[in-house]
Amino acid sequence: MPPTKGSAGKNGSKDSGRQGAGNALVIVESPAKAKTIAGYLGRGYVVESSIGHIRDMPAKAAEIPAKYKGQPWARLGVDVDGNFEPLYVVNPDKKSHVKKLKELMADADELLLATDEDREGEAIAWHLLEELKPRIPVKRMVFNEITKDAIQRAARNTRDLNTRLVSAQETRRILDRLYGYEVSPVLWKKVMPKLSAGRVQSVATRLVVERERERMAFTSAEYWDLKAVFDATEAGVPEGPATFPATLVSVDGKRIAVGRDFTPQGTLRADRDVRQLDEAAARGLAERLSGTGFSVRSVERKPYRRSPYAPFRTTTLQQEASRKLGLSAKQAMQVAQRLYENGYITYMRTDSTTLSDSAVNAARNQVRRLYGGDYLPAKPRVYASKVKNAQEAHEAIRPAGEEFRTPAETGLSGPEFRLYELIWKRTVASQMKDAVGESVTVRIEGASSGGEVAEFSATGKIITFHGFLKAYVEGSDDPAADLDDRERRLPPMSEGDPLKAQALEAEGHSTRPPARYTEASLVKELEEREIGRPSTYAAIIGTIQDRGYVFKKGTALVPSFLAFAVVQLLERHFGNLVDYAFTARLEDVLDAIARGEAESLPWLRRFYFGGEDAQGGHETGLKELVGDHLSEIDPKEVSSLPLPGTDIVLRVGRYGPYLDRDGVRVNVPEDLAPDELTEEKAEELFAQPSGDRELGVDPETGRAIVAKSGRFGPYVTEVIEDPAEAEGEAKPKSRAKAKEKPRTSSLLKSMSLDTVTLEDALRLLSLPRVVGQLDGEDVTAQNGRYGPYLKKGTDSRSLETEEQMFTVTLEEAQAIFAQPKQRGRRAAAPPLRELGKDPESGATMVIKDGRFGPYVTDGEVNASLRKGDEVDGITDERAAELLAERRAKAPAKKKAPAKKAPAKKPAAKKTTAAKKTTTTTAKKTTTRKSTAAAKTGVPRTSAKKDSGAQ
DNA sequence: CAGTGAGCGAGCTTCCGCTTGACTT
Repeated sequence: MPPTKGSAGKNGSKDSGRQGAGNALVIVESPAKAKTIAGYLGRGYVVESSIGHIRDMPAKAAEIPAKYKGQPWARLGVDVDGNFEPLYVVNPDKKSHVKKLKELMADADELLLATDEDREGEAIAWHLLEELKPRIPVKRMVFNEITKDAIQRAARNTRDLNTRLVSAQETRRILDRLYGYEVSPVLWKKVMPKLSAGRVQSVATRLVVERERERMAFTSAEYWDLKAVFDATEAGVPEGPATFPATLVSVDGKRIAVGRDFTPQGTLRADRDVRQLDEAAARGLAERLSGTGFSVRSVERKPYRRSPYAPFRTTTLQQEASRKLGLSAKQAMQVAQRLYENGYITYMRTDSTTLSDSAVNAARNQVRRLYGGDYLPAKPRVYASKVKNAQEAHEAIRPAGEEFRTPAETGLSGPEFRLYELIWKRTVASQMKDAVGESVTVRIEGASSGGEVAEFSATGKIITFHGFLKAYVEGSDDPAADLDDRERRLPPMSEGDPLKAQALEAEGHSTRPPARYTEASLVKELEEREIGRPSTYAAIIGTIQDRGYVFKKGTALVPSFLAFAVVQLLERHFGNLVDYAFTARLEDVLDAIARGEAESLPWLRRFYFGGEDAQGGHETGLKELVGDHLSEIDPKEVSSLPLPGTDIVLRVGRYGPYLDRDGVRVNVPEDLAPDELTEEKAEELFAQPSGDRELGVDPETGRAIVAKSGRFGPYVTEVIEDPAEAEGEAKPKSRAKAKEKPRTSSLLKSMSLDTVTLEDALRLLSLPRVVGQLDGEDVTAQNGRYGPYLKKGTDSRSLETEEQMFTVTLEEAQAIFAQPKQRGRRAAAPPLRELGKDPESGATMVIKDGRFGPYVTDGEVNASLRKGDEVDGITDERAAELLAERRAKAPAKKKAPAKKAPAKKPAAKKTTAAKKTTTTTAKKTTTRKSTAAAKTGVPRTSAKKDSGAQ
């Protein structure tokens, strides 16, 4: 069933398909769309979907085909040493679907690529062509409207594939890959593993960080004015309210300062000729005005007219769903997806506000029926796209069908009903008449007892014809703002009318820092800056939260300190890449490529390898920035955020943010909003007890014993009085004593932080225990990183139990040391499973459990089980396959460097100079390899420039 | 960000855009 109403082709005999016996296979992007279109095309057509893109560059190592694994650029999936040719693989989750498409094609005598008519859609069509390799005629079918007529017309009027548009898409894709996969590893090295950078997410994060910086730099200013309530009865009011509120606007002709007259630093803007009232001045004036008579000085009337809002596109839908329904961007899209799939609305990922002719008719019919002809403009309204880089592959988001169902008629409920209602109202309202009314500004004057002339102002708005506002009123992000349909009535007044002040009060205000972004307002900002696409807005919000760059506090998006560090690094070292105009410039290039006025390759080369700048100098390319220039990025510096006016530095460490003052460190709660980290707050953090549990006092030393939770788990330690603090009471004694290190010890496995006792702690702190002497050396028992062990000089042996640390005797110790060192406890563990013989080595394969999870080994080669592999389910074949892959991946990992080493001086390991040497060596090797690869001309994708005529 | 002695499988993380199920809990 097609999801649209009134569309079924009962009498559509004329459409009964194509001539000839065979079928045409039509491929669109979305399954829901395929269903609809199948209904319109009828017999002779088989309509299937690609479900979006079907292939892409490999996302991770496991997706790289074996033959490319050795390539130096395989990690990127783009042959940067050659012609920036991307390596495409079918997405793992699309393999079966591509197979299905191939099977369908086998029964077809024609292929119609009916993907969306935009950059991505054109690329999907090209990828389909490349992957399906059809031997039947191929045509490109495009349409902007999903109606029976439009679809049938589109099927008859096909065109060829636009390879220039494909090239523009590919350029975009390659750039995003290079940016993401080259810059992210810089963050892993300099800040923290698993972080990410990208053209879109990094700018989104930067926006949130910059807003927070503004908030942090903000100083509030206080200003006062007067609020009056005037009584108009003396003026002989025949109708309307008798009283109305007004605000003081000037004194003796000089305007009173309001919020917008102040700078973010809390000072008056220099160019403003205004008077700032403080509390005393305001109160004094109020007093001097009490009892005085006022009169109307002027009445200014202006016509008011408001046009309806454009129909929804993705961003505006997300904003309104957030304001009115409290949905997150993701939730809004999920609900919309369900409405779309069930045929209630048109496609929800769009940047277009255009309505099809049939939709305009449907909306107008509904206006006439529900509101009457008075509300219907003579001509349909047309909404031009406000979005600059709109690709217009879809319509606006609107009720589906050629007749709209009213919300009640849908039978929907819950969020689906409410979202549909929103979309329906907005669409209908978009075809209604303007709202018309009148706005009035009244100025009121009075003289104070001190001779000052005070002027008040009151505004009113009346709507004489509500027009579209009757159907739909847009929400506002600012809860204090007046909505469009809000009326404010004033009594009718004319110049010279006497008024009495019923109340007169001084009112204090303070300027406020710019509000944080919400999901919806950030998405709006991104759209205005042409960053991101409708299909990704909700995902962007998800990504920056998942990475820990941003967290939500209510609806506000708050940047983490981590985000500050990452943005700081990017701004200082990759300034161009986080420039807000970067995407806009990219779009210009892509448009030029699509028009055939620019070429992709030179542009990518320049981006990656750099080039000559306007002054004939060298413009640094991305490769150098992440390579040779990498050492210029000081991890400590980029992760440091000095607290202004103090010697405190906030640092972002691997384990979260902490404060550092001359080496004294204290953790900062992860969810502390950066703008709340004032000097005061920092002092509080330094002063606060760190959540330690005091167990008591060591009777021998008199020191307090505390249990703490640390980086390696719970432990106990003793508190050594800081001599500096002790100075106050005791005399400055001999300070010669070097800083004494407190004894520490991890808790045993049987203990917990909550229950550990002083006795336990003292026993732990008695470690290491001297067991006795052997061979003239002390034998000690202690707890270490790998558990309890015995130590004798430089020799050591693990103990079996923690208890043995306290009980082991010298005789037992001697026996333990007599044994050879265990070759690793792991290795001693029996294999989890035993398999057959590996066909290649002939050795028995076993599955073992290692530090990194289960792995299969033949004694020589070890290969981790992949996601999806289960220990019990592994067959001999699978195990052999894993081993073979492992062998192929790293040929002679130890031999290779060993061979190269003699060529270069085997320098000391620790110095940075030595490090550089090795890097250079490695680089030379890769360069050599890649040249060889380029020469042999490894075939990648088929010659795409030839595919698709044009 | 508490400090510590072996000998061992390291390998992966990450981008943006286009689309939905198929999984598991």
